[in-house]
Amino acid sequence: MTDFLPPIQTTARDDAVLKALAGFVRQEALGPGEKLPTERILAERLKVSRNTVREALTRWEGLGLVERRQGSGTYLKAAVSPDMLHMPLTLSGGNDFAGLMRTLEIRRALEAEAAALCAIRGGKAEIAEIERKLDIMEDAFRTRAGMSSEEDWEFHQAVYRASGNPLFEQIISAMHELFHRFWEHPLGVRDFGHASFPYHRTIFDRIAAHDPDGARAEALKLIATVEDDLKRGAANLELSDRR
Amino acid sequence: MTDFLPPIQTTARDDAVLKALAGFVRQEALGPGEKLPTERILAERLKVSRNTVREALTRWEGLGLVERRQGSGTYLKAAVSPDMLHMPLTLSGGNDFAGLMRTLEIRRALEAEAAALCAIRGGKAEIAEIERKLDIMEDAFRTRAGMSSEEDWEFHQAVYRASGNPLFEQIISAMHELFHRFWEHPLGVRDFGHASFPYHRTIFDRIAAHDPDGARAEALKLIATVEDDLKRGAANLELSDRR
DNA sequence: TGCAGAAATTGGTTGGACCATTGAACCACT
DNA sequence: AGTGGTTCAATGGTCCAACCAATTTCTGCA
Repeated sequence: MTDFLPPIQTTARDDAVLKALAGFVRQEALGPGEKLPTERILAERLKVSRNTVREALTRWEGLGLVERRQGSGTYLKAAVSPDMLHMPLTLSGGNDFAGLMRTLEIRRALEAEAAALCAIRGGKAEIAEIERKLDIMEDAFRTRAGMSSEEDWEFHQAVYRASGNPLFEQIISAMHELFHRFWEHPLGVRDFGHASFPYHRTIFDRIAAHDPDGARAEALKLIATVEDDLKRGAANLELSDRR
Repeated sequence: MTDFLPPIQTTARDDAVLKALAGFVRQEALGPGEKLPTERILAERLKVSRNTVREALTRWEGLGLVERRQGSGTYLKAAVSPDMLHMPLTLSGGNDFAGLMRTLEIRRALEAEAAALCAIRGGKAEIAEIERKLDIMEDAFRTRAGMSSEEDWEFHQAVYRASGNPLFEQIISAMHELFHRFWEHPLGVRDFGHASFPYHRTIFDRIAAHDPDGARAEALKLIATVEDDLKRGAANLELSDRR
């Protein structure tokens, strides 16, 4: 039988709006951070109601593609192309300690693989960039006598980028946001991340030596120290926590 | 200096609507497939405009939490709890060969880690369940003289479940959907997955022996064979493909 | 009883209005 | 020159009331 008779579209205005807008972004070669037309202009140009435009933009906002600032405008937050795949993950129960440990297990998996890929595919330029971030991080560590989560994060991002697979950065960045939202402040550990410090250089060494298995192993060790720190912090918290 | 002054929130109506709705779903113990109140009723009860309700529902729809059917109603599509974490991923250019290989690299990372965790934490019952799926799969393989993606997938899901971390199943399931949407039919490889067959049992053996590193290694081998198959299929396709 | 058509229900769209925030231009004062 | 306050237009956020389109339910006839 004719297996493929696509259902006719009598109403899918907002979807059409998104398609048109994706085309527009492509046409104008808009990149992240740039401002796109106001809702009123879009509504007028596309011959749809402003509400419909808003529904479409709400979708994109929910997908993290776009950011709306009242009184200012709507801005592109990520590259957008007509052939995107959306993979909305909703993770239930992530705001307690167990949830954090679960996300960390995901991160361990991705971190190890990214480091390994990096050792395989990393070119001279990428490796140099990683080393630069590493130097900055070690410098900050020495001057401030403590882990700096900002520089630390920069280092890891450089590794993800050098892996040649943008998905690593996308997924871990999303998790990183969640991580911070719940755990940046309440955690009572003072020297958080202190133990993980030396492994950054060992990871880099294995990557620079193009030794994927070694890089994978070192990355696993690094995450293990973070898990330990976290467990210690949770234990500290137990002593004073109510409820 | 005061390093942390979080921006205050003056307006967040639609977000408040979602929170209220999540609470309602919890209160009424609504599960997937059940119908939730009409937009008009929600607007009236929550004392907000129907437009605001619609924006909120549009968000949930985009996240795949809810399905709207015109003339019928709005239905829950997945379990929803007030403490969910949303992690929308948009993979640009995922419908070509390179995109598929990228998702496979993510899967390799998660598959290996899940197998390792499974070897550490898997109890008797979980391991028995995995073995059951493995037997079913091997049986299907013998009778049909070829890989059955359905039974294969069941086996892997059992491993993810036994890992003790639901995130593995959630993430890989989402990717699995994408995988199928684009590659189920067009791929011309006949014996797809044939080479990966023996590794299913070796993975299981390492898990049953509670050998995390061994399980990780076997899982890596399995994905490697899939990658090879895929590359071969892509090469075949090249011969007849235009554009 | 069975079923076709009417009526009610529900999400989708429209247009118009007003509010809250932002940012730029302008101005007064130091 | 620069600091701070005011005004004002632009922009996203919310609201309302009505109508459209798809679906479900009801009703009355055969």
